[in-house]
Amino acid sequence: MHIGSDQLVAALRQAGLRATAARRAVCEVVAGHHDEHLTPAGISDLLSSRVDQSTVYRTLEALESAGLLRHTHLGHGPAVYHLTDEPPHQHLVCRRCGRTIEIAASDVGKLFAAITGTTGFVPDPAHFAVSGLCAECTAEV
Amino acid sequence: MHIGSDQLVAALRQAGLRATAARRAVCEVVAGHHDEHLTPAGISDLLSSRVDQSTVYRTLEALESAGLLRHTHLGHGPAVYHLTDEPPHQHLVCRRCGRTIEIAASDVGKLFAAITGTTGFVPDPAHFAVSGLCAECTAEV
DNA sequence: CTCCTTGCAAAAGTTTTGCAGGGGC
DNA sequence: GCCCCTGCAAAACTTTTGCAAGGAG
Repeated sequence: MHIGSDQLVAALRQAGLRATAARRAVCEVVAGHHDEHLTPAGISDLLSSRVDQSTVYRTLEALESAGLLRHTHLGHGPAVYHLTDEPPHQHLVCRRCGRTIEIAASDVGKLFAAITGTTGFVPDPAHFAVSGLCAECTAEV
Repeated sequence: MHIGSDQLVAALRQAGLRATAARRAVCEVVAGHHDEHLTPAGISDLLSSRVDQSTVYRTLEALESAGLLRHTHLGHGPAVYHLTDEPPHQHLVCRRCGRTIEIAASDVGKLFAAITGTTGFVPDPAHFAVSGLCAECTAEV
């Protein structure tokens, strides 16, 4: 089973943050939608209690700096958040149909290790997606 | 020498687009700053004649769909444009200092070819940058 | 009781759109 | 002369910020 919202709240406390109603509610939503990529607006919609948008943003920021969440840019739209207990993965987004494919970070690890060897740059595979054309759209063009 | 603005204007015509003053001016700016990553706002600033921002955006869109320009997302800020006669490259952006490093697309080609082999997904290295930590910032942390 | 958090409102930053007039071909 | 293109204005969309009131510890 995945990490639960109670563990998230505990981690919040451990990070020196207060366990407020808003933060608890956000923790519940992200823990309850573990496998999805949620936008701040999407999280707002899923909240049972109304929480101001700025609070959602600030809460996500707090949870991210506490190391519980991270965000990824899949494209031109809003960023998406997911729990850090998911295995690291690289997102592939089709520029035509918008479909998102995830591949394990290990599948790109060697390539990125080579980049680090050459340039000293240490890539973070999760932060930005890779744009391209998925198999279906490639076939259709 | 790189492609000149007159060649861009000619390509515009060939694409069935009208060679207006605004488009000519944008062509001149991008041709004259060939090695830079220009944002729409940056292009506006460099224009000798005043052109409305919406026209700049529409012009960039037109030039892009004509295949003369392409845009890249380096991070959270505005997109950057450059001419398509530049060799394809992958941008590496440091999340700490913002420095941008370019590496030849061929350096990531093998990795991406492997992705295509496994998933059928054809990556477009240029569209999104890869986030990470540059050598200097890695050393400082 | 302290001060971290919240809601509200407004703004910032980037990009898009509707519309009527003007200019390219 | 046709209709593509432009400027203007406004809005859409995502995210950030200032401020005073409220709640956690």
